[in-house]
Amino acid sequence: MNASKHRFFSKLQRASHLMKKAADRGLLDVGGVTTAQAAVLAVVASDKQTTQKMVATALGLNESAVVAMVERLRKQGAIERTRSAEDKRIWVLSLTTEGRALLDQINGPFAEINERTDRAVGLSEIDLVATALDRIIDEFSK
Amino acid sequence: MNASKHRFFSKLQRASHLMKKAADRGLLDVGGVTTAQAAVLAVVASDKQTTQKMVATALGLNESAVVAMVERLRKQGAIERTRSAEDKRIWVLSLTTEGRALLDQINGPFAEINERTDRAVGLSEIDLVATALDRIIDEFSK
DNA sequence: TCCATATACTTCACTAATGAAGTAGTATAA
DNA sequence: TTATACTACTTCATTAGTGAAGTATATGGA
Repeated sequence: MNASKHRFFSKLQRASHLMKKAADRGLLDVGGVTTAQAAVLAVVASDKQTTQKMVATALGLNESAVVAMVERLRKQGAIERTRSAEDKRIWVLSLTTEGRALLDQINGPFAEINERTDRAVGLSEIDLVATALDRIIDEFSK
Repeated sequence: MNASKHRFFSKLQRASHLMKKAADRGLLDVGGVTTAQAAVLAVVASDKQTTQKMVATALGLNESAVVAMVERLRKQGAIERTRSAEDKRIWVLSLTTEGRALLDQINGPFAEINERTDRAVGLSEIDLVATALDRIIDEFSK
């Protein structure tokens, strides 16, 4: 039977999709930013000299996806970009004041998502699952 | 710190995204069908009288997403739809011969994905993770 | 120096999903 | 039996991703 063969894959897709849906609804109510945008903001916040390539690598995305993402965030006034002086191909990304404010606002909704996850999985097992996810990320990153 | 707060969520998104990417590449080489399309085909195959609503519920999707999905699969000649005699609002979906053939062809690529997953996570822990995912699906389905 | 190659970003056509608003058919209850 | 509510599907604008092909800018030999 087909269904059982792809069981694990399907479950992972479904769980990830449902969680994203819930998180997006929570974030929309509060800050008007999506989970995908929040992920980009977090990467830009974590480093001094973030490039689009770095965002792509950090999130496992295509570089063309990052172009679109950066454009949307720029329109919202959350990030800025300036050409690197050393290498004129590179855009250096940075958070604006509004971008930093947005990043702060997402904590509430994410706390709720975490709470629901803890309730569902159990605190004792969540680290185990996280480790398994790390191994999957490792395996499928090549 | 933000990054650590959303750790589990981010890992789940990343793992799911990378696996989908790998599976899509595998399927494309073989059958020219995507994982999303394969999921719809599997639902249609599993029941005698599948409706679009049933597909949406089974996969946790919007009904409007299913409309587009069905349209693409119809164009490819993988499924057909006929109006229900009892309820004229309803489309009854069914696999064509080509649809059934496509569904058969996906087994190879998925076997490879499963193998890589088993190698990464380990057979002993995979059931545990699957159970955790089930609980997450349960929690976030409401 | 100059040429080939690599790298960073861009554009394009396409798949896939969301949510809101709308159409049409069915069921219910006064 | 007729207004009302519910249900199944549709349409639309938007976000988010893919991969292929293209443009500049670096960079490392011959």
